[in-house]
Amino acid sequence: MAGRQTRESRRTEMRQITNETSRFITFSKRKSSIYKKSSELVTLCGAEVGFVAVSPAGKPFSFAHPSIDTVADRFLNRNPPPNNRSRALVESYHQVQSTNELNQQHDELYNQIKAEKAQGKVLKQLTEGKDDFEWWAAPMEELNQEELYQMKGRMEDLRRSLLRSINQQTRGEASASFQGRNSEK
Amino acid sequence: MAGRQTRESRRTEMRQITNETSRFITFSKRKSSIYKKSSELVTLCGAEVGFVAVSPAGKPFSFAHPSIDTVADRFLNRNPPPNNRSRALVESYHQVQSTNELNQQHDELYNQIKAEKAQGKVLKQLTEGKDDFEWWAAPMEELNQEELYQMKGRMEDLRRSLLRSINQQTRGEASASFQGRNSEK
DNA sequence: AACTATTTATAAGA
DNA sequence: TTCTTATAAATAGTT
Repeated sequence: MAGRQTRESRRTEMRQITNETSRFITFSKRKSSIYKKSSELVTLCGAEVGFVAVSPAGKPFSFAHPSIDTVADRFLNRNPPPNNRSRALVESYHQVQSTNELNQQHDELYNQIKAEKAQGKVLKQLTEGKDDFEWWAAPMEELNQEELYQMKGRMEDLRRSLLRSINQQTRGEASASFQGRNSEK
Repeated sequence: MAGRQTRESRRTEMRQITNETSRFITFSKRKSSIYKKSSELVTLCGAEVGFVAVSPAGKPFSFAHPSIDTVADRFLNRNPPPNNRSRALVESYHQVQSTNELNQQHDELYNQIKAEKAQGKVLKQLTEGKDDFEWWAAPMEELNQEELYQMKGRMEDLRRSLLRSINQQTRGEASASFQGRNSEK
């Protein structure tokens, strides 16, 4: 009873999955795969990656490698040697060895933010923590390639500050409705 | 001459590829695959995705689906019905059918920005085009789940404005050093 | 850029 | 929901 291919070709048509349950399951599975592929891109190539997805239910998930902190650190150092960068990336990878860890670590972000939304002063803290340089208003003409990349880092820095402020708080609820939560092996 | 498996197991070790050429090639190939996977997530699940990668050479590449314009439009509509959202996403997908198109369309961004960096007033234009609501300084306590997501949209909007301003200009050089450019089948 | 031996990803099923 | 498994897709090394 196991050797029959009742399933036609298992080839998925490239259109939206009508069944809601199947759609959620597929989203969760494929999101995990993209997380994994992204982390492999980091490890194999020394690349930096960021990925964000909004589920069909409207929930945001995100993944970034190396850690946003690492990116922020490099952002502060105006002249990051390529070798240093690679090393930091490899170290970062070793912190999260399994795909499940990646999922848990980063998907927690949504619940954390959700639980934290009543806290306030998060973005306020960011703008005060930095100096008054209004990077978001700087004209492009003064941006060379290096600085262009730094601007990207600024955006990530914004997100980092959000995340850090949130982590200082107690994390409470965890009410994802279709979030596959695996136990660590 | 074709039937011998001189290559051991073709299994790739999960550590940085030492050979620079191989590393670049792998980055390009795998980046394309992640683009494709991301677009499939959009099509199959009605998800929204954004992906950014910095190559080992330090060049930024990005991919987003649906178009940032679509996200911006929904951002302006405070109450986007899920059905509408799905429809817009599917339409968006039909604009870019091949992975190669995705690559070309989005990887061009880097060169465009690079060519445009002498233009100026891009971010300036953004801040003026919007009203004076300082979304980046709004306290989190006033953000509900919907608005939290909108904040994400604001960031994407920033990038959209950048892109749009750039597109108004003539696009000149195209000097990606290791960008695999396939012809459309 | 195209090919191919294998490894991965994955849609259904159990 | 987690584990299998048949099949499709991705990919590293070549040509």
